[in-house]
Amino acid sequence: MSTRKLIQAMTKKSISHQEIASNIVKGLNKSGVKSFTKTPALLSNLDSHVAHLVLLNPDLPPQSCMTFFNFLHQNPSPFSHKPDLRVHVTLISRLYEAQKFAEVINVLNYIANDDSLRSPVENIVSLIEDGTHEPKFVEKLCDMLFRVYTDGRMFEDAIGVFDYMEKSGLKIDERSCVVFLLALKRCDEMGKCYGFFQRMVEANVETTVYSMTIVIDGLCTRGEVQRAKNLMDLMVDRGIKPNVVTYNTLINAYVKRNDCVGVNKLLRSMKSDQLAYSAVTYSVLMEWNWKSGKIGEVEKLFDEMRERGIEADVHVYTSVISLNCRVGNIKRAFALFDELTEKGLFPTSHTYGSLIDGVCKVGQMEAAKVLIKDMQGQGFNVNQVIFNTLVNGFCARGMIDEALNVKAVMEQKGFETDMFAYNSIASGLCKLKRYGEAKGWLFTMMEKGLTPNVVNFTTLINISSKEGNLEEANRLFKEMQKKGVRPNIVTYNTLIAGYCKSGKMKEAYKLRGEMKAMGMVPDVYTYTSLIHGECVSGKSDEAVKLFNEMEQRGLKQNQVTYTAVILGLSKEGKSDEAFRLYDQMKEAGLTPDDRVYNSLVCSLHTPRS
DNA sequence: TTAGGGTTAG
Repeated sequence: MSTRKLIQAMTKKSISHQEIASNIVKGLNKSGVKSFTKTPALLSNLDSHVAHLVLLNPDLPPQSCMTFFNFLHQNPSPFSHKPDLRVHVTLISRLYEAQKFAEVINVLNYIANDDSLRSPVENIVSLIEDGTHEPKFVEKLCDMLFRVYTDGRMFEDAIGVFDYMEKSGLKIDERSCVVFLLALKRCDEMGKCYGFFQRMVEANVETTVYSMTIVIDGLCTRGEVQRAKNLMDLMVDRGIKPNVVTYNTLINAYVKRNDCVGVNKLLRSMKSDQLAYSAVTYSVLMEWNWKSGKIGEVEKLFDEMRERGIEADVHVYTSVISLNCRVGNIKRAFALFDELTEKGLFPTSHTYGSLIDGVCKVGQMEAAKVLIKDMQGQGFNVNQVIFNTLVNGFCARGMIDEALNVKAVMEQKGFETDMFAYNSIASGLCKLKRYGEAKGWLFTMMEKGLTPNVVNFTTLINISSKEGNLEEANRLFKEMQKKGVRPNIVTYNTLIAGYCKSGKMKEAYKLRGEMKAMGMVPDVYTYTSLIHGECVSGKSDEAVKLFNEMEQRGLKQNQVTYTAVILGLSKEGKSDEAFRLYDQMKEAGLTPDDRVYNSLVCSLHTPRS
């Protein structure tokens, strides 16, 4: 048919949809979408039904189907209707047959993101032409749609697909469920994440340890460690065994909570499951030993790991570097840094971050600058964490102006000042007894729309109690809980310290009871504050009782603890006991300061009270 | 091909 005749035929609308479609196909096969510019009349009868027939025509290759579809999307003006759902489904069928799965996903994205197209999966499936596909087509299509909704964070729609698949007896791929669980976890939707995992199990999805570990990790991150452990036990009964990753996740959670019993139980269980430690297990255990004050054990574990043939990766090196920095062993930290580069490993921004923090903590701000130069030379930009580390480094040494300079540079680089920086500035000012300014910075933070977290509240409580305003401290403590911010052990210790300093022991003990009821175990700080409080109140015998209680609980007294109790005993003329503890203090490798010596001397001519 | 460990504030 000549073009002229064709135009005549089409304008007369005397030919069928099928004929129009096949003419379009011919045009497309001859000169692609250019055929529409060459012969605009081809467009005049093109509606969704014709488009559907075009796409269904086997003479049009799948790639041309896609080109045609894209043309329809990009040039909506010539049509009265935009491509409807059936056009999309038809195209998907053609693309699927040709195994062009990435293109299928693209088309599904069009459907998912267009309010006029998005429909229950039943409707989509009902539009598939019967008998033209392999049996797995619907299953695979649902799976892809499930993933598209997941990637677009359209969780309810994704669940809709899951429901349909379960109802229709379609096999659900665990890997897609894993992606869904991860997406929920990343969006902090742990309630839904846990619920979905339960549904997976009920729907008999072939659940593996992967899915279980994702949920366990999510629960741990949200602080629901017991629930995480219960889930693990429950799944063991159902035949899903935890692996080393599951154990690492849970052990890490117990380490973070200082739960000695929990850690040891899991280590025993890991042993009876005959699971060998991985590099991650060693990292977690090193942190655990450091927290328990066993610094020597850290390097022992590091050696043991390598003796067992487990290569130390950059994460392990960063851990050991960080732990050494935290005890002020900068020399060792730098030696490890050299070792890792000699091994051909590349330091990360975290490695630099821990070293920079280490040198800041010992006041070597110049060394920090050198490290930053080096880091930049390695192609790392100074990130927010590093900026915050510097701000904190200066604040901790009372160099507020220098800290504010860093803050200005940070903002110039496009970083917003965050809660870390605000808190560092506030606590730096608090140490300088500039309480009003300290509070002012935290108020500014809130005015900027940042929601104060547990650390910010704790800092505010600390400032108030340093000012001697315990009512305000207590008010803040109540306010934070009202706002859903859960106090942690540091918050309790801060408030307890405040009460103890002003001799309000009844309130202090009440808080200790409260924190215990919340499942927190009083630590060295809690006891030291209480000991100090009893001494201030002239009850050194009570202080000694607490001191002994620490030993029973496996808590190691530090320099501050000894100083408090020795000063308290001396003040009451109990010089024998004071001297005994002084000896004990030196045996523990701690250095008594001038206040201790002076008080001991005074104790000799103070009558026993 | 999907899960775990490493840097900052009280």
